[in-house]
Amino acid sequence: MFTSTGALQNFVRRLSTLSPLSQADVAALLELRGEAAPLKANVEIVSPGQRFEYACLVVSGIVARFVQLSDGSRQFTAFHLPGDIADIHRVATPSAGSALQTLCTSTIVRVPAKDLKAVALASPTITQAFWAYAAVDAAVLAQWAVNVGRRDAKCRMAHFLCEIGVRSEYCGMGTRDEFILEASQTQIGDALGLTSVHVNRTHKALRQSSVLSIDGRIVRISSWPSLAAMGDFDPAYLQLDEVQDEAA
Amino acid sequence: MFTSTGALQNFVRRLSTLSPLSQADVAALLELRGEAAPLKANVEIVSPGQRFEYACLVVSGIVARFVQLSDGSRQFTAFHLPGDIADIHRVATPSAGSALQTLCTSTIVRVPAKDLKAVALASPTITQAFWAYAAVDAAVLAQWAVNVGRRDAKCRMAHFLCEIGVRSEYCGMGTRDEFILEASQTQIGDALGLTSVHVNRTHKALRQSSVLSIDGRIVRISSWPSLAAMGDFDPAYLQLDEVQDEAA
DNA sequence: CGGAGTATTGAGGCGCTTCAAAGGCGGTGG
DNA sequence: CCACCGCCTTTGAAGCGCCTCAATACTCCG
Repeated sequence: MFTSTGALQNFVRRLSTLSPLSQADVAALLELRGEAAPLKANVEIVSPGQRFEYACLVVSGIVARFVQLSDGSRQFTAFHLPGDIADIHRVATPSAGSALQTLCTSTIVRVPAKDLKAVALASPTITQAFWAYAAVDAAVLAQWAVNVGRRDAKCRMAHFLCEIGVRSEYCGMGTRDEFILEASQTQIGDALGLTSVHVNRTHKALRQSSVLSIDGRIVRISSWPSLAAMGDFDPAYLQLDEVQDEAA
Repeated sequence: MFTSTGALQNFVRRLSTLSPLSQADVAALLELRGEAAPLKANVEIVSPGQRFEYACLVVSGIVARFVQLSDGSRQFTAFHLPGDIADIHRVATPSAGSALQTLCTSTIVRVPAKDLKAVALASPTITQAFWAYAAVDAAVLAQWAVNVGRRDAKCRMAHFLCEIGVRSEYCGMGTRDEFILEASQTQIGDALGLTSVHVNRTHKALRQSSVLSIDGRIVRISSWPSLAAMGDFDPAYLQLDEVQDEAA
């Protein structure tokens, strides 16, 4: 979908909507380079405890953050779409409590940690923008916790699909009611705290209440209002609302 | 337990273990002042959507972050103990997606947002320390999500009690195996994604497997290793380990 | 002394899990 | 090119963990 520079531009545009950046800031950020890497599905990019040498800019596909439990089960704590940097928080605290993996065939750019630190160090406004970006990430995580803690499977799935829809639309990969979700039912289950079997049944139930149809990896939401109501979804926490036009 | 200056000192000490601070930084941070407020239990301190005018420094008691769902149920996403600033992330993004309330009789200090912003703006190292602090908060939240998503009630409770124990010990309010948890079973349930009834039964089960005893609000853990194993608890994510001496 | 919030316990039901099996689809190698 | 293999989806059956409803007792506080 994106070239690696396209993903970087998207990332910088996102930053600038969260926190004011000077032209020099933007220029410095767009200077960032890294090694592009095409990866297969289910490849571990960062392992827990690993040193912070590269940050992961998603160019295509999905990169997920997760925690693995000692019994082998895993819980995804974030899905990162193209234009996201999955582990920018490590600029502040290099410790990697959670790991990173691809969900599907993806390409990422490994941005050297020292370049990211240098660019943050050189400009307080960039540091603040990075922090704001990480803070939104944490807000999304909080919703994730609420979802898993307090909603039943149908509402959970509804909320999840709404979030992915809105975010897919934001990064230009479809619309909120028609997008591609490149994840298996097992992976979705690990995001929602459900088994793959129950994800399947939940999908079926949603199809039968005809709020959406799922054809392979393509999600078509026929009634966005119904789905949003079902999932108690309010996109405010994503902080995607275009601040007024740049022309303003 | 703390005076308000004591809580602030604790906060600053915590910051300095996460990110290097100059003596001037520390001095500037210790200059921060605010209005102390003693509050009853279950008082809402920050409502969702509220403007960011004051940050909340916990002096005594527990302040919890939560999200309220439209059906009235709530999910706590963080417990803040004395010495914590509960909403420092709002320095980066003022939007309040989640709300804040006391769990028990507590006293907080309302630190003016503009002072916090000013002190961050004046020193890049302070900004970085704030960010690091917020990042650890997010790491704790990730564990919270894992807990709720992938563990059964017993393991969930075990992990939760281990976390609170270690954090209570860190802020000087007991030891990790003997501390006070000033929260009702309903509140604990809202943290763990359980009903109060099931919290009660889980407590009973844990008492009967004699890994701990609960007497009112006092938790006594008789076998820390058992409880930690049961909850798959590794305190690394809290990042409380004293970093090596600054002399290094 | 009365009232509100909390802890405790029982009975019954539902949602999700576990176990199991079959079919579809894509990728790979002979 | 096709046969095969692994992963994914789908569906059924049975069981259990947690919830809901409900009742009682306790504690704290005014």
